[in-house]
Formats: sequence, C-alpha cells, structure tokens
Amino acid sequence: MVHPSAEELSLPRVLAALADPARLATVRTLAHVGESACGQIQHDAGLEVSKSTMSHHIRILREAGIVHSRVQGARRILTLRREDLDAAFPGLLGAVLQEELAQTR
Amino acid sequence: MVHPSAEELSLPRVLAALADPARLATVRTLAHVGESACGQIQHDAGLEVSKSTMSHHIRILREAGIVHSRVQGARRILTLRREDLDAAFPGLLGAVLQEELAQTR
DNA sequence: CGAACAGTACGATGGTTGCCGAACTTAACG
DNA sequence: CGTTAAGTTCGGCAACCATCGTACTGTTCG
Repeated sequence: MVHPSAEELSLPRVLAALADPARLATVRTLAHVGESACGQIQHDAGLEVSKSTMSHHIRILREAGIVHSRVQGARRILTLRREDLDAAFPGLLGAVLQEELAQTR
Repeated sequence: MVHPSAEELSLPRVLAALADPARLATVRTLAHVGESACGQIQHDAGLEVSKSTMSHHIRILREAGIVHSRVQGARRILTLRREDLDAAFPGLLGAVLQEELAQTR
C-alpha cells in the first residue's frame, strides 16, 4: 500500500487528484465525517460508480498523499492527511474544502 | 476567444488546468511579471516546448478562466484573473502561488 | 511589397485516464 | 465450513490529452 511521505508530496499530482469530481466529492465527504471506510464514503458522497472504479479513485488519492488508508478488519479506513497537506501546501486544502456552495462541475 | 464569466468558473476545471507543470509554471511566472505576452512568458518560465504546445496550454488556462488574453498588435497579452478566482475559490490561487520552494514535479 | 515575427488552427500520434466486469483475497458471520 | 461482505487487481475499451510539425492569419519592420 503506497503512501508517499510528507516531503514527497507533489503539487501537480495533488491538483490532478483533486481535479476529478468524484474524488473531490470523496475528499469533501471525508472532511465532514472525519474518517470512514471506502464503501461508506461512496454512499455518503452519493457516488454511483462500480466498486472497482471507487477503488481506483481511492488509489489516486492515496498515491497523491491526500488520503491515508489503514486496514481494520475487512475494511480500509480512510483519513484525510490534513497536517501533511497543510504543511506542504498551506491553504490549499482549506480553499478546496471551504466552499460548499461553489460549482463542482 | 472564449473567456468564461466569473460565475461559470468550475473548481475541477481550474484544478485540472493547474495540474500540469507547464501550466503551473506559466501561472506562477505570470503572477510575478504581472502581465506579459505568450512568448515572453514561455521564455521567462523556461518552458521548452513548441509554439503550438504553448498555445494549447494557454488555451486550457484561458478556457478554465485562470487567464485573460487581450490582443495588442501582433501579441496576446495575458493577465491572471485574480479577482475572479479569489471570489470563486478564496485562497486557492494564493495557496498555489505562495510556495516558491515546494515541489513542482 | 516582402520578410520576419506572434500566435492560432488542424491533423496525427503515443500515452494516460475513467470506467466497467470478472476474478481474487481477506475478514466477518451463521 | 460455506456464504456474504469489502476491497484490490487485472484486462480491456473508449475518451481524452500533451506533444509536435505544418499550414495559416495578422502584424511589424526594412
């Protein structure tokens, strides 16, 4: 399970990961609920995609360093890597999460 | 020449436009020099791509609403749409520009 | 006018990405 | 132990994208 270290975070990569509506919704949901399993997030975010597609998106988020995944029983619990992101790119996460009203299209 | 209005700005689209290293470098350079023509920016940013590729990147930035382009003689003068971006996604531009030291890879 | 310059538009190409279903793994449950 | 549940991995497919060269439009300058 690949997790880039805090120093390895790349801005283009993070931006690319956040640029997909499904992944953006995932990150926003995660920011709300704190931490949660993949399937739960998919449900909470209202994402209508297949399991494999969801898994793919999670992988992109994880490999960009946006999300941390730990195994708990049969589930993968996801958490937002707030500290690492804020340290590397101050204000970025806040800017992306902040606006609940803005266009997501 | 397509320029989305301030209300039409889409976060995923803006993020996708900024997610490319060449375009990120373009935006950063533009933020420094204030306003400038395409070729000059390409030179200042140290981008080694063809004219057509540069033109393509500019188009992506323009159609995402990040950059404004006006004709002045034979040149297209580019400017950052700071106000519009700050209004739509407060803090985003600052977060992306702020860190001069961070990884761009 | 003609040459050089600044960009755009077009078409091609190779690489990437989003999506899915099917097969697999590991864990929980009866 | 068999079944269901939660995810991952893989192969494939269609769409998109970064890149380029060439051809084109409009501008400046000699």
